[in-house]
Amino acid sequence: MTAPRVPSTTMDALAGLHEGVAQRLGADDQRYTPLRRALVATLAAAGRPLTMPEILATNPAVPQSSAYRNVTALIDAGVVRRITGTDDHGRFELAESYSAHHHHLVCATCGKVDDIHASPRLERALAEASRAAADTQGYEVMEHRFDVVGLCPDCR
Amino acid sequence: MTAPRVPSTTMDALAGLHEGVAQRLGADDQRYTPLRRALVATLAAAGRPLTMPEILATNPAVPQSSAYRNVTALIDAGVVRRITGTDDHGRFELAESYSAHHHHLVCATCGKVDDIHASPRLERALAEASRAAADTQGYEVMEHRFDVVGLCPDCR
DNA sequence: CTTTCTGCAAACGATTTGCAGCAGC
DNA sequence: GCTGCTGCAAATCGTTTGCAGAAAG
Repeated sequence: MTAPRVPSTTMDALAGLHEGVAQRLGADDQRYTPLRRALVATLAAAGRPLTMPEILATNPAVPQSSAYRNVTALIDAGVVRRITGTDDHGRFELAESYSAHHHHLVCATCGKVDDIHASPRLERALAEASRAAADTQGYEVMEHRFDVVGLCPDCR
Repeated sequence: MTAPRVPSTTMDALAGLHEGVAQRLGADDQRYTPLRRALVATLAAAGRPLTMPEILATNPAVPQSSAYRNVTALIDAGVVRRITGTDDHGRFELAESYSAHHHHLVCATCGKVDDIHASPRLERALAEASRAAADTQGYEVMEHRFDVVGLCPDCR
């Protein structure tokens, strides 16, 4: 038997992703159109949060308003998440249900954002600290964010 | 001798704050005008990050554009810091040189932000994790942010 | 056929800026 | 008097929305 040229894990993961997204959208009477598929694929391939200009550069034929409208639809469906870095551009990434819990490394100069993954030990400390702080001030914890701000290799 | 009615620490801290800000501005050929003084006092009194509408509500006679222009001047001087919560409103607080290192409790519904202070132990863990992540990806650490997102007492 | 999606162009809201006069050093 | 500050009104920029036709179930 011949080994496949393309890593099967990559394609399987992408197929599974699309399937899950289609299902989630369908549950909300939303269609998984080619454009939405392209947006999800773009975000999955990037592996880091993308700005709207970056998304549009990857999909040059797509009008801005359609990109915004469909990213918003994906956000409403819980597939995509919008985050804010240091600059005024919103950044978009797959929701944690479709990726994994992680944090961000943000460049103070150019605004670029990379993903980072914390150790289970740190995650436990963050969760515990979140609960303690929230309890003190009467909040109910939903999630936490840990961002490291610094200079990226290009801006150093 | 009669004890003062107003806690002296409060007034002393405010006086020291104004003095420091005046100096920092002066070093940049900037004047510490009554409006700038009012903005700094507003932020110091709030003890949590304020939106522009909140700042304007506290200083009703001040035109929006002047408030924005002067908050920007204070940011350029390193006196004020702009942060982003969950909504689209920017939020402003005194820079850490004029307050203390702290983190934020953000309401997912109304966007309100409260300050929280982490234990020295957690801070050490955050600093260490920051360095480790930054090293791996070639960044140079400048600061870190830890936000707890949840529901505030009013929105629960 | 009904509902959702698309592209376009116009609207929106937070923030910024050009300008002319006023105020501090 | 030079330089920086003010208020106003207009501009900017990311993002959202109304509309009429195309497409999917």
